Amino acid sequence: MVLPGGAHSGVSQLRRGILQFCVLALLRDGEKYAFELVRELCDAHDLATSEGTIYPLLSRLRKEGWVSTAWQESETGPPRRYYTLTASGRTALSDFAREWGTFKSTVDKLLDQ
Amino acid sequence: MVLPGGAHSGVSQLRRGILQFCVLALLRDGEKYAFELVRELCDAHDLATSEGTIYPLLSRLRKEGWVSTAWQESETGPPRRYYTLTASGRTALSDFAREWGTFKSTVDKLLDQ
DNA sequence: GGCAGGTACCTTGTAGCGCATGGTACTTCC
DNA sequence: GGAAGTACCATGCGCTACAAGGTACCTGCC
Repeated sequence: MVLPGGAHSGVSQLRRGILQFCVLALLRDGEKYAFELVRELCDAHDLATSEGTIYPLLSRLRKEGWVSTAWQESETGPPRRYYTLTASGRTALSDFAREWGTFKSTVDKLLDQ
Repeated sequence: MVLPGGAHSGVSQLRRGILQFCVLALLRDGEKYAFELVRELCDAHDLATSEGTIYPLLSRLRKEGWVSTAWQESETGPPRRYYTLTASGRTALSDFAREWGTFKSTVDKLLDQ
């Protein structure tokens, strides 16, 4: 999938450390598989992402114990690995939401004044 | 200078691509030198930074042409290299402020809902 | 049958940036 | 003259987003 913005544009750097929590947020409402997550992140403009980003990211989330996975057959293609938010993943998400809030206001204060 | 949070904590990743524009923002009101910038960023909580971060960062800003520099003698210590925001630096800063606004609202939409 | 295209998974290598660490040099104070 | 503070800088590492490429399954078309 070809994306606008280039490899290491400014926006790309912004995603660092945030993208994983956006994925966790998308998983709050139920299990999803990787391809589906890529599409949803592309729909949410400014978060357009490729598979090369998502798969390693999901692998890290699994290692952290923030998601659990289960294979399911698909009627329209190859089998899918579905990701589900765990309890500790939910905690990590709400912890990050707090951090994000304070960080955001710090940056806003600097930029806006 | 020893900082809390560790080398590669979550907050550290958040700063990526943002820190340089916070520095530009600090330079809006007049020239400053590196050590001064470190102190001001430390005062602004959540942006505590060390010299090992600032000096390469300022070097990049200079290469981009976003800041210009001039040496000035100090009466209380070694000479200081003062950094001044250029016209293109000012443009880059306001461009980023727009990007930051849309990015912020995108993330907020995902996290808050 | 065979081939193109879509779906879905994954790996490998690269690059950038923040950070830890360490080094140099000047000044002040004890 | 030694310690502490100020001020500069360089080197090496680790994390993460991305590009590029690879495998396998299914459908539809010729």
